[in-house]
Amino acid sequence: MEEWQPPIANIAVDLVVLTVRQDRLQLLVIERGIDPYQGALALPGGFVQEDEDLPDAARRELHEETQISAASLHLEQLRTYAKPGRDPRGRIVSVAYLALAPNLPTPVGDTDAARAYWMPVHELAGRRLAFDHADIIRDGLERARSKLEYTTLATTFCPELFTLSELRRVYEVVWGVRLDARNFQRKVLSTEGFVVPTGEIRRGEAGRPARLYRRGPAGSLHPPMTAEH
Amino acid sequence: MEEWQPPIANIAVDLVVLTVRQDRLQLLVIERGIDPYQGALALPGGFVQEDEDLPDAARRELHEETQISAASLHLEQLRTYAKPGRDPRGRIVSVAYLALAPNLPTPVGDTDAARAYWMPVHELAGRRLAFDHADIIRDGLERARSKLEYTTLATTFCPELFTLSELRRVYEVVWGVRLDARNFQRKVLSTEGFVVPTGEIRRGEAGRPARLYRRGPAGSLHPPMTAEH
DNA sequence: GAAATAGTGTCTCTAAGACAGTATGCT
DNA sequence: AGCATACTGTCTTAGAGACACTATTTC
Repeated sequence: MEEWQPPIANIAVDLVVLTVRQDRLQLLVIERGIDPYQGALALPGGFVQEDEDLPDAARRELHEETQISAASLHLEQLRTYAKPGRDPRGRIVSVAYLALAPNLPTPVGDTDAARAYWMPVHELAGRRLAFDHADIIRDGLERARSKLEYTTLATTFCPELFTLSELRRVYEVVWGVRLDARNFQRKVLSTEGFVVPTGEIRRGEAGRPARLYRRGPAGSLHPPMTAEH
Repeated sequence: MEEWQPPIANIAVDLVVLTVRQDRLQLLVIERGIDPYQGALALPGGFVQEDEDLPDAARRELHEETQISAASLHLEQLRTYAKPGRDPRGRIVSVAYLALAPNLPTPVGDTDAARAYWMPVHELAGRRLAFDHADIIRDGLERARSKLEYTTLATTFCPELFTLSELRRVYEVVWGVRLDARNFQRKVLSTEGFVVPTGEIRRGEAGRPARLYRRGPAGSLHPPMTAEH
């Protein structure tokens, strides 16, 4: 009797890379130059190699497709998508990753197969998206929004040195709300290890110079940051 | 030139099935009867079939291995494990699911290949676990514990009708803490849609009879349930 | 000096946490 | 009668949310 063999599949990673640019939450998208879904928007990603771990594959694909280095960038597994038929090329199981990045330069990944650029998330509505990437983006946005509540991840959207106004803008842009500056400062500064003051001052722009902070060692927020009603 | 083909893998699902029995948090484990890891403890699970979606595979494997029906049971995707070498049989990517169940009968899945039973999670320490299942269990427990905070998932550990004491026991057992009964009742009853009173009373046991409740329509808890310090 | 942004203090109200005694069934 | 469990109310304290003015720079 023949020994039974389990079905086979290809493994891919897809990345939801978010950043805050120009006071808007932006997503890194690929405009597909080849079929399937030629001309549609897609997430950066690709197949996992033999003997390659998933986070390594995510970092490699991001760099290959957009020249963005995953060095100073938060990367976490989001969810796995495996519905039969989600990719017309066959059974492809995609492990999605969520990456949060400080304001990065416009990607230069401009190959024959794909063009990469940042797009404000509110401009995605109505655009044609490849595969089930609309679902993945929705899940990624939801994860990012909820993680800002109970973790210090908002600082990963900021450069190494940042002002409290910049940090507040992150919350306002990601959540689409306005926050009271006084309550926000009180909350952030009273949370042990959220940010650490550097003593430095940012000058050169209009208005009173702002104190610069660096991200602190704390990872979770007790109690959480909340959007006012 | 040959066309490049992406590497192939097998897809599996593994289940972290938790329940509260005998005032203890218990995990559904399989004692493996065959290699690899013969004799070690493992999670129920198996390979995903062709054209099968992941939740369907999870439900099917659970039923095949333990005769437990996944009808009234919360099932959610936990995380995907794909590190090369995690399974000596080859490249196997496992999508783990977390299931929470009310007190279920002892599983009867007792085949030549595996024996299934409930085990209190605190007895897992020091036991030999197959593959990377120790990691999966750790992640599943962490997810379950944190979800009790900000969702109404605790009710999925309870039968259809339950008392507030039973619900409180769920929190106490999963979190390993003691909760003040008065503060707990105030919190639960003041959260719109957490539980709905049925008007029925449970009698027949020692002590004053308790009111019976049913799970309410609310899914998330604002503000969250917290363990007292 | 006008415009722009940073920074600060107080009050109110909600909800968490601590705490003890009464009610109602069972044996 | 005694035991076991269910149920209830108040005080204190922490933190959210609302709110207006002063400080310091650039142009």
